[in-house]
Amino acid sequence: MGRVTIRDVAKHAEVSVATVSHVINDTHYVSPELRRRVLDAIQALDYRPNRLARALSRKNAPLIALIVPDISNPYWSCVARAVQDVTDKYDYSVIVCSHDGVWEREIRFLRSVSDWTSGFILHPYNVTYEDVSRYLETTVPAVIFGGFTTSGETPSNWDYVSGNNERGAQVAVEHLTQLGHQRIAFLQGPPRTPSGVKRLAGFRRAFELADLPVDDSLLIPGDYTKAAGRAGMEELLDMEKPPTAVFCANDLIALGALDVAKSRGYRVPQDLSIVGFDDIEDAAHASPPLTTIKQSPHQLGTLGAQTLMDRINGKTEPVRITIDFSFVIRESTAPPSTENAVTDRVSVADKRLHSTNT
Amino acid sequence: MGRVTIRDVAKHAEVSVATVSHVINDTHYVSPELRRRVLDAIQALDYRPNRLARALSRKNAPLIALIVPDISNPYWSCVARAVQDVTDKYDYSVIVCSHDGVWEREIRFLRSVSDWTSGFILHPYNVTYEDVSRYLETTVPAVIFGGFTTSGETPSNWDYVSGNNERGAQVAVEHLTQLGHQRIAFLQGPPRTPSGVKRLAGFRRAFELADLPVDDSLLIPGDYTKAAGRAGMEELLDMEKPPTAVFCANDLIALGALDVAKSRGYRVPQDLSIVGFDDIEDAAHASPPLTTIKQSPHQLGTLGAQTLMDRINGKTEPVRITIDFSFVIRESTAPPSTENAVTDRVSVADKRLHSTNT
DNA sequence: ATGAAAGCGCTAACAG
DNA sequence: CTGTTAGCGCTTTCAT
Repeated sequence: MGRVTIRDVAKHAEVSVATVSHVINDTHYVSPELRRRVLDAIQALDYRPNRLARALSRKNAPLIALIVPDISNPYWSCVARAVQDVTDKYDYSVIVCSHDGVWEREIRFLRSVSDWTSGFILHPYNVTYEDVSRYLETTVPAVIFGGFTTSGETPSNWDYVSGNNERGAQVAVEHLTQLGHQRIAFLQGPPRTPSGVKRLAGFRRAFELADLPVDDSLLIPGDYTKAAGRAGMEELLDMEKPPTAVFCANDLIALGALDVAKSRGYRVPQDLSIVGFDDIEDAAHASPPLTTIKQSPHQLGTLGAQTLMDRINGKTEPVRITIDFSFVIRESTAPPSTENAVTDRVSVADKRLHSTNT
Repeated sequence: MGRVTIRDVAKHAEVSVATVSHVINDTHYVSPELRRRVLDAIQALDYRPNRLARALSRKNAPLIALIVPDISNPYWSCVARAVQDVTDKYDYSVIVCSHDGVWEREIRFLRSVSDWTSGFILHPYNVTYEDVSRYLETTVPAVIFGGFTTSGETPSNWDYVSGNNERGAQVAVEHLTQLGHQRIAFLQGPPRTPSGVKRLAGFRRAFELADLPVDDSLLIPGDYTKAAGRAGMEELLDMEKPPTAVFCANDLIALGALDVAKSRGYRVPQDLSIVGFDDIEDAAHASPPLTTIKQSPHQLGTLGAQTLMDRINGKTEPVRITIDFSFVIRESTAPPSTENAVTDRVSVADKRLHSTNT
C-alpha cells in the first residue's frame, strides 16, 4: 500500500532527506559512510523515487510526446521505435499521439501535451506555424519533422530535422523522364501537407527542367496509405490513355498501386514503371522490388530524438538538420515499352524544337 | 515563463483556491455567481491545470503504459493505435514500451512504469507470473494480453484478454489435414513465449486428432517477423522432401515465407499451401491472399484498453475475456498436388490400419 | 457554501 | 558536509 518514500529511507539510514536526495541524484558530495548507509537503506526498503513528485519539483517530467498522423502506419511506427530506443537511454518515456490528420486533434495534442512533457516531436500536418505560435508557448523544447508548409517563419528556438522532399521527388521523376517516360502520373499524399506540397513541387520542377508539360489530370490526390494507392491506380488505369510510369508520394501508396497494377495484368516494369518514396522495409521485398527514394524513418527517429534529448539537456544551439536521401534503383522501373518509346521519342524531338525556338 | 497557476485564478476571481479547484473538478457545489467568476478568470488567463501536480496530489497520473515486444511490428502498432483511441476519450495518454523480447528490459519497464502510470497493458513475453509477483506490486491495475505461459496461477485482480491461440492453431492445421496434407511444417514464433507454446500445442493437437505423426524436423523456431519467415521457408525448401503445406505462427512469418516460396518458383497454393495467423491488413492483399486465423489486433487493443480504463475508474470485478477468432479461407491453401495426394492417400490408409490395430 | 491549511513526495536553497 | 525547510501546483479534509 503506502509506497516507501524518501523520508522512510532517511529514517532508516538515520540521515536527513536532503542527504538521501543528494546521494540519489549525485548532486552534492556525501561522505562515504553516510552514502553507504543510504544506499543500504534504499536497497533494504526497495525504494524507488516517485517520478511524479520528482517531476513536479523539478518542473520537468521524463516524458516526451511524439505527435504524428497515425502510429499504425509503418513509417511512423518505425520512427516511434527509433525514438523510444534513444529516449530509453535517458530514462525518458514517449507518449504517442495519433491525430489522424484531424486539425483539432493535432492542436489539442499540442496543447495538452506541452503541459506536462518536457518536449515533443511534431510532424506538422494540418497545423501551421501560425497555429503553433497562437496556441503554444514556443518555449517548450521541440523538434519539428519536415517543417511547416509556410517555411518562411518558424520558431527559431526549435530544432528542425527533415528529409529533402522536394529534391527527392525531383530526382525520382528525373529518373523516369531520363528513362524516356512522358506520361508520368503522380499519386500524391495529402496535397496540403508540408511533405505533400514539397513532393509536388519536386515533381513539377523535374518536368520543368526536362522541358515537359505536366498533365494535371495525372496528379491524383490521396493520403499516405495503401488503400489510397490502390484507389489512385484504379483511377489511372481506367483512363483512356493510362500513364507509362507513376511516381508515388510514398512507398505505401506505391505498394498499393503495385497490387492493382499486377492484378489488372500490367507487368511492372515492362508495361508500367512505379517509384516510391521512403524505402520502408517492405519496399525491398515487394515483387518487383521497388525503386524508391530512401529516406530512412529509423534514421529520422533516431536523429530527431537525439536532438530533442540534447536540447532538453541544455544544449542550447537550435539546429536544422537535413537528412540525405539516396535513390535506390531496384526493379520496378524501366524504359517505356518500345511502342510507347517510339512515340515518345518523336514527341521529345518535337518538344525540343519548340523550346529551342522560343 | 511562469505558467498561470490555480492561485492566480483564485486571485483574479477573488475566491479561494479551494473554490477554483471545486469548479474545475465539479467536486462540490459552488454558487452560480462564484462559479461564473472562476470560469471567467480561467478563460481570461488561459489557465490549464498542471497535470503533474494534479497527478501527484491525486496519486494517479492520466497515463498508462503499453508493454509489447516491438511497436514497429504492424500487429502491435495496430494494437497501440486502438489503445490510444480509447484512452483518448478519457484524457489518458499512453506510453509505449518496446522491449524486443529482452527479459531485463521487459522487467525494467514493468517496474519503472508501474511507478507512475495508473495502469498498464502487458503482453507477457519472457516474463513469467513468478517474475511479476516478485518484482511488482500487483495492486496496479493491469490487463494482460494472452496470459502467462504457466496459466496455473495468475494475479486474480488483473484482467485478461486473449485470443484462443491453441484452438486457432488447431483449426488452421485441421484445415490443412482435411485438405489432404500430411507433411505440414510449422514456422513457429518464439517457442517459449506464451503464444508460442499455445500455438504449438494447437498444432500438435490437430495432428493427434487426425491421428497423424508429427515430424519434429518440420517444426522451425523463429520469431514473429517477415525475416524469420523467409529464413524458415528457405530452410524448408532446402530439405530433401519439402512439406506440402506450412502453417505459420503469424501473418508476418507467412508473408515472408510466401515471398521466398514464390521467388523459388513454387506456385502457391498449387505446389505449397500456406496459412497464417492474425489477419493483419496486408494478409488480404498478398498474392495470393492469405488464408489465416483472424484475430483482430484492433479489437484486442480496443477491448484491452476499455477494460483497463474501466478498472482504473473503479469497476471492480476482474474479468477474463477470450476473443473469438474466425477462420478466413482465402487463396493460399489447396489440396496437395495430385502426385503427392496419391502418396498421401496410401499413407493415410496405412496409418489408419495401424491405428485401428493398436 | 466557502476558505484555510495540511499534505502528496521530492528538490534545492540556505543555515549550521 | 549535513540537515531544516520552503516550496512545486493541486486536492481535500475540516472548520467557519
